[in-house]
Amino acid sequence: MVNKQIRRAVPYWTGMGKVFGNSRRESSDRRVRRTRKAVQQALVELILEKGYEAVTVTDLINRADVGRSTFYAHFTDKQDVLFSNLDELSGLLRLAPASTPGTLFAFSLPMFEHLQEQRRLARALLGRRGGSAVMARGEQILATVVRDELLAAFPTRSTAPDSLDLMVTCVVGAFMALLRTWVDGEVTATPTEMDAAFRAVVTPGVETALRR
Amino acid sequence: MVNKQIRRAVPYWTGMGKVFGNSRRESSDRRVRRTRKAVQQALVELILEKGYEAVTVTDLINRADVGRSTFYAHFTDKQDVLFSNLDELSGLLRLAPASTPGTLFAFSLPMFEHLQEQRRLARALLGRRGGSAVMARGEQILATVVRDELLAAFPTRSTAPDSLDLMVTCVVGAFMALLRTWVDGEVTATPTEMDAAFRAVVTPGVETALRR
DNA sequence: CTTGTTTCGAAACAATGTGTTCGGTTATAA
DNA sequence: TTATAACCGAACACATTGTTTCGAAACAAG
Repeated sequence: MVNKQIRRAVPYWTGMGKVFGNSRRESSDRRVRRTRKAVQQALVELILEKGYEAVTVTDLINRADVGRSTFYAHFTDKQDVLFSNLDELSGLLRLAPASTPGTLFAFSLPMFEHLQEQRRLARALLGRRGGSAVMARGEQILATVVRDELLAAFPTRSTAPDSLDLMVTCVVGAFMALLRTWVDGEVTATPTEMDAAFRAVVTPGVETALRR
Repeated sequence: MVNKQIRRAVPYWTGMGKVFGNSRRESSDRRVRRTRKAVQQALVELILEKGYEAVTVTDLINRADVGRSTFYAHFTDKQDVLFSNLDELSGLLRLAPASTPGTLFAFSLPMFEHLQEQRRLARALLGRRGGSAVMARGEQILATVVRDELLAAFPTRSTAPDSLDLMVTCVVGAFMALLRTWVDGEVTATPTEMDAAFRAVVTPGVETALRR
């Protein structure tokens, strides 16, 4: 626990980025692939059972049936495993950038739809039992998407840039709140209804505000 | 760590509720008051320095200069201390219930205003470094407030009750997001500006939706 | 099939944190 | 003043983390 940043657990492990969305290229070695996949899957299972916070590294290596040193040869953290599981979802937020130029917030419906299919995983990673790291990262990505979308839809009509950021914060906050309660199963609604609710609350205000 | 729920650390400690908002009646013994206050204040300081998650019980008792057994005589947890610090803020959300019946979301401005005065504490408890427990509880309280307000403003015009809950979620999500980024110091704006931004985004949508 | 390399596993470790217990001390209220 | 409730501090059992070591096994290349 002394030199977490400087020293590697296993020196022979060739460098791999630790940034968030870095889709690690798959190793050519089958053993490596097996080990990594086992740990990742174990994390999902355990999150579903106990929630992210309650999962320990010891749990992981027991469930994945992997040696302790082996674990630290591949991952630095519990969180590292979590993030490695995140690439699939991060792609979702980037799709539907400006598909239908007339409509604002086009990401909303496809997002809800896809999350319904992947409900198990989504709940494990985004729900109340999923730790806040994923949600936080999701907010960041979504914020840039919304910001770009607003700037594109209302070109040089920019009010104070500060005021636009506040608007973005509002929109993202509303969407993520909807998404969270939905994924937690507190609401039984179709993706279409969720999308409608989101857009109903948010769109009028944004449009009148930006149209000045 | 074995029987956290069942056994008390110190048996002679007469029962005190552990529910969230229970404003513990002040003890008549000065030593108790001193100890409790010291620990609570230590938590705030440490949260400001390291963030809630990073604060350990050992940190707390060192900073508060309190014996380990003494700590566990008064609190069960780190979280227990956190919640005991929360009573002051919980009152805020309940004020301004329907002061000006014409305006929606009257809680907004006074909330931002008061949080500006108590900036230190607010930041410690509500910011990104404050742990999610406080925010979660705040959302709950705020949700009931908003819900009541909407029902009062648009009496029997209720759409599907489910759809109203979604709307409440949106509104609360937007407000809390604004509040969070503001308290984290990422935005330098006056309470009035914050209130305006919130209401600008949210009010039109809510009004048109409820007016059918 | 052999050989050199890479990964794996098991066990032990130091470090740190948690929650509990206990015997003795001190402050407090009555 | 005095009985007692609150305190201290040390030690405790236990859990978790991250690191190290070494021998065994899997692997790829020839």
